[in-house]
Order: sequence, then structure tokens, then C-alpha cells
Amino acid sequence: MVKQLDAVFHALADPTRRTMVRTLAGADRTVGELAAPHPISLAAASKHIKVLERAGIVQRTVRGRQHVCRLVAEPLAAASDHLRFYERFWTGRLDALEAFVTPAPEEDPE
Amino acid sequence: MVKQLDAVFHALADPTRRTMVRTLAGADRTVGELAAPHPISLAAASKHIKVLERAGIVQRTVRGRQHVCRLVAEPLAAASDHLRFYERFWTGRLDALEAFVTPAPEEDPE
DNA sequence: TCTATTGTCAACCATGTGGTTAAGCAACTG
DNA sequence: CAGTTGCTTAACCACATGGTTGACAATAGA
Repeated sequence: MVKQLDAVFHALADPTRRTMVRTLAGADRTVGELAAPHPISLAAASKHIKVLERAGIVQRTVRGRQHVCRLVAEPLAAASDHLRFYERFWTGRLDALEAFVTPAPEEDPE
Repeated sequence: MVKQLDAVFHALADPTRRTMVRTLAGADRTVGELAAPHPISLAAASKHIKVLERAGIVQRTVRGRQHVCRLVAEPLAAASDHLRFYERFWTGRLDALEAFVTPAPEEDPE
């Protein structure tokens, strides 16, 4: 079973998917609208969106024959938190020591 | 050719790799030290580290027969920036409007 | 009702991923 | 010098990924 964070990072590892998410940040879109800017078939776009759904980043509402996609930000927040842990490495400020205190989330131990 | 951001997100999509990075946040480590906590062969760990290197997250220094790995945070900062764009979606504060003004980085158009 | 639109699903293909084992090199240790 | 340690590389395997095409379902519109 894939963990949420795995799925989120994997979803964002593809530029096509990142563009889709970026678009959804502006407004809800149908599958067709999300696919349009990309030189891929609708079926391929459909797969991309399924990846985003699996990561919990996108939620779908069927409205008539169109599927309207909506951005769900919480999983992105989790990923952002994970990265923010390393903030003290690229900001000179060592006062970001709070991050250092944060207990490492104990991943992997299965 | 894979772009940096792709590589960073991909590198972080694996819990084993995330644990390695987390470990490197504490101190530099040899390949063996990074591999030790994981139930995988040294060869597999070597591959993981190569993925991290390709993403620019890790730099290697050969010291005698051991390869010492060091965390390089800049690529993580780039990924963090990307995610921070969506911050306004999970914080109620709409005063994070600066993010809204940020021009979308125009990905994908190659 | 007939047709066009929107999208999914299944099958297929090429490539990448994550793991293994086995071989080998380089560098310490005796 | 011989053996051990630390690590990479190559070959292999099973499976996931990203793309395709073609068939199908459901809705919208004539």
C-alpha cells in the first residue's frame, strides 16, 4: 500500500501533472480542459488525473457528461511541511531551530 | 532530459530515499551507513543514492574506500518554493496573495 | 431517434524502477 | 602479499509508468 506522501511526491514528479495542478489552482476544470494544453490523448490525461486523485490532490465531480476536477490542498500541505523541515539548510538563519526539534516522522519502518 | 524539479520530486517519492535524506540532515554519512537501516542490499542502496545525486540533493566525496554523502539543500528549496505557491489553499489567510501574483512558471512547453 | 461530445476502460508497447545476485575494483589490515 | 571491507557495475527479473489506439457508456443536442 502506497503512503499518501509517496503518492503526492510521485504525482508532482511529472511536469504535465504539475501543470494540471497549477491550472486547478486558478479554477475547477473538466478533464478535457486539463488535457487541452498538452500534446497527449484524452486517455493519457485521464490517467494523469487518476494519479492526482490517488494522491488526494484532486477530487472529481461528475456533472452531466463532464467530470469537473477540483484541487484539494491538504496533501500538498503535508508535502510542504516535509520539505520545510530542511528549510534551515538553505536559509542562513539558524533560528529555524524549531525544525530541528521537530521529531523525524519515523518513516520506512514497515 | 529530466528537469531538476522532476528529479527532486521523484527522489522524494520513495520512503527509503526520504529516510536517507532525513539522515543526511543530521550529519554526513557513508553509503553503508545510509543503507544500514533498510532491509535492502548495498547495491540497491547505491542505486537510491544515485537517484538522489541525479536530483542534486546529495553530493559524494570519496574518502579512501568509503563514499561520504552530503546533503545539498538548494534543490529542496526549489521544490519547497513550488509547493509554497499553494499555501493560500490550506491557510485561511488570503493575505498570502503574493503567491497569487507569482507568475506560473510555464512548465511543460517543450 | 440519431449523432456528436465527453470521458473511461482495456489491451498493448517501450521504457523506467526497485530489487536481487555475482563479479570486480580499490583501499585498508594483517 | 593475502584477505577483508566498502562500494560500484552488470545482468537479470517483476512490475509500474506513460503513451498509444479502439471500443464503449452516457449525456446533450439536432
